[in-house]
Amino acid sequence: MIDINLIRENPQKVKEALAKKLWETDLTELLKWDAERKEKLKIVEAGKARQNTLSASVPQAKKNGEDVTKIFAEVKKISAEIKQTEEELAALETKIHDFLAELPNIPDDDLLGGGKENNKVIRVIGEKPSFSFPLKDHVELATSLGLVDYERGGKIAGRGSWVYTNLGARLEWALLNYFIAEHLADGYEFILPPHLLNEESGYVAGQFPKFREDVFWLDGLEPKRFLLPTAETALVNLHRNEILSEDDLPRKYFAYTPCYRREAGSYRTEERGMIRGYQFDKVEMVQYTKPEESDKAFEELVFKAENLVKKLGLHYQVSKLAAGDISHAMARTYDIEVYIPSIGIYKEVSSASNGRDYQARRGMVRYRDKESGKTKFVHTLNASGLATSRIFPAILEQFQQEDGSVLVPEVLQPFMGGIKVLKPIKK
RNA sequence: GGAGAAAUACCCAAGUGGUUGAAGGGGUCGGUCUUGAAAACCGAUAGGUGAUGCAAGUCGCGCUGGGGUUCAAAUCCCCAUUUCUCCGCCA
Repeated sequence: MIDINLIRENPQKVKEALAKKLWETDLTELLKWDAERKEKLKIVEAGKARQNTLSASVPQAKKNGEDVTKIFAEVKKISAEIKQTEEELAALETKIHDFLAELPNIPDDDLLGGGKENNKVIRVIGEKPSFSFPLKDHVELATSLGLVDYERGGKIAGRGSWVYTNLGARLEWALLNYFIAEHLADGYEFILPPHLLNEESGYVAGQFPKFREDVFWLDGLEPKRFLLPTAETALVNLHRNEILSEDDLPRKYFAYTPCYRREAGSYRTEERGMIRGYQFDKVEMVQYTKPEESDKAFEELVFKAENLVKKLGLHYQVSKLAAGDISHAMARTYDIEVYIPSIGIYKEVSSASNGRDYQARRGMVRYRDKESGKTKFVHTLNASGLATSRIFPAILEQFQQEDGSVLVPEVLQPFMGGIKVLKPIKK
């Protein structure tokens, strides 16, 4: 939610900022409603004030034995007079709210406008691996090593699903354990949230109302719930409608959940295997900070996410996203993208974003500023740390050997009972 | 899933139609006492948000949320949500 005061003060600037996000909007209607709202509000409040004063005089009048029916009539009259204005006011407020609820976050000033094509790689770490033998892609490797069963995934669930088997399941779990161990070491609090969330949570995170159809809704439960598309949705709602104490900030959380997404339908050849599915595993970090500290927190999250990839020994790059490519609720995003040799491109494994006060406004997540005693909105930030569904293929492909085996990254070995090499299974 | 009960300020809690922004206690803050602290005692403090104003202030909304009854609602009615208890079912 954008602060309506920003729009009141400088609608043109807001309009231009949103345009960078490829969001064309006309704010003149909104400002008109807003002005009308204020007029009607004054009328209604003045009426209520008179009603209240009159009503409050009743007990005293009764005590004095005065005739009270005149007061009753008068209050009733005022009430009838403001009734219509009250209804118009409510209608305006709904319109204003609904309009604001759909607007995306304002991107940071330093971002380029436009979409993906304007993303900038800001650093590349490691070398592109080169191979002196014919490359296998991750689907072939995962199958020959007995790590993933795509056929049976299709059989028991349908397209866009797979089954981790045997050492594949262990590799997946080792990744998650490695992530968890790192976050714990950094003092983040481990959260295991519910996967089925209510409508309000989706609204606060900024997914709704605009992208209500992008998540899976469940039947048979009232009110309806949806499967979380990322643990961020749960984590940024933890302190909804709360006023935190300044000493509580920053709050640093991480959660492991599967993520459920509908996008899997949009298959492309380069997205076969587990690059894009209906469900994938992800560890997500979320921070709540004071506004002046969110830039620092953002750097920390990028560093942490990046470090996880680096320690695995994978070749990757970091991109600063253009305004139009960052998600609806976010003001700034850096992607960490790991190299997938078989398709020769870099795929996102982590998206680190600063949402500033956009989600906090929606969820009324505030803190009390010690100095002024006033409440202020927190900033919320999130970063994957990490999603396994691209790391897993990257490990298989980048660390494959001529004999068809795959080297297990050193940092994962302790979580895999010391297994150093994944070897092809005999048929 | 069935049956009941409850939801009041930072916490506990009183309050069943009329000066209730809401008793009392705890807490917090300040003070007295004390070498210091504790205890005791004294005093202060009641959230949030909107309108208006340079400000002090004034006014609106607020007792889980939404609707209703009434001249007037924390109090009565309806709906929802959450929590608790009992029964059923179950990893």
